[in-house]
Amino acid sequence: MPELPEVETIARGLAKRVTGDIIESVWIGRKKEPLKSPAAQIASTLEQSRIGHVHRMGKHIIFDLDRQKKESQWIVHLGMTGRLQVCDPQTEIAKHTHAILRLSSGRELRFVDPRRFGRLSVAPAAKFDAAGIEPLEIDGDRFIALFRGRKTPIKSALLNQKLLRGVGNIYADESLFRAGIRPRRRAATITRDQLARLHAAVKEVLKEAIALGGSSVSDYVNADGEEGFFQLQHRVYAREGEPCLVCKTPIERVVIAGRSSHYCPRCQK
DNA sequence: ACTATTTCCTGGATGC
DNA sequence: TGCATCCAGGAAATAG
Repeated sequence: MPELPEVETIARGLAKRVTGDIIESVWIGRKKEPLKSPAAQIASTLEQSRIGHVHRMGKHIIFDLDRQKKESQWIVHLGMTGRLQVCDPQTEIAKHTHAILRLSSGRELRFVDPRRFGRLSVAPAAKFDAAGIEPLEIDGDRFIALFRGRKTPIKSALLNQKLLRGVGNIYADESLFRAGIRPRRRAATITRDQLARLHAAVKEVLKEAIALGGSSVSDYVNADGEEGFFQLQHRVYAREGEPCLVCKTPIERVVIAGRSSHYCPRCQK
């Protein structure tokens, strides 16, 4: 389930491998769910374009493209199970492959996504702008202001991509644990000091996770097919019933906004 | 304007 | 062994 650290890791890996390459031709599958722009529009935008900067915005991967001075962007959201693989054309085509870009270097860039929650789209020039603010760039006052007056549980607010972009279920739970805040706490009832602590926790967790190449749970791998290691640092996520690493109290799991939320009932208030 | 709930999708795990 | 059922969750759609 790629969140900000996994998407950052993948984008960095892809940047190393495909920057400067030219997309010679494109195949797009017939399943409609993965396409946010019409297939013909995606194909015509990508074909004969040179791949420039590859970067992350929230949970999106952005490929800056140019073709005869005309600029555009290819935007990829990996959803739950999406993968972008760079491989030789002879490599067997994986089940659930939805797009194949043939590159001038002789390799292919393939989009594979069994669950089809991922999305592909294109935008003219540098037009794509995800909602929300980057959690690693926002300053303390703006972070605190995001939650002012919100009655929703803090966990839901952290998952809301229109506020902060890039935080998903794992990093929301891990950040709340480090900040000592229960996931069900109403955002508006959290003091400025606690929010400042949460801000620090979010940044710390995301930076540590990026440094370890993300969390490999289910089937996440980076652009080189390697697993990340941050799952070994999880303190609450998927640890229901196991002892808190700080106080030994069993970790509890509740459902908030349809998502599993894990917390220590003693360390988090 | 907010907030809460439902829906989409498949593979792996679980239960009988 | 086989078959049904449940669960994972990001974000859009829907309902309140």
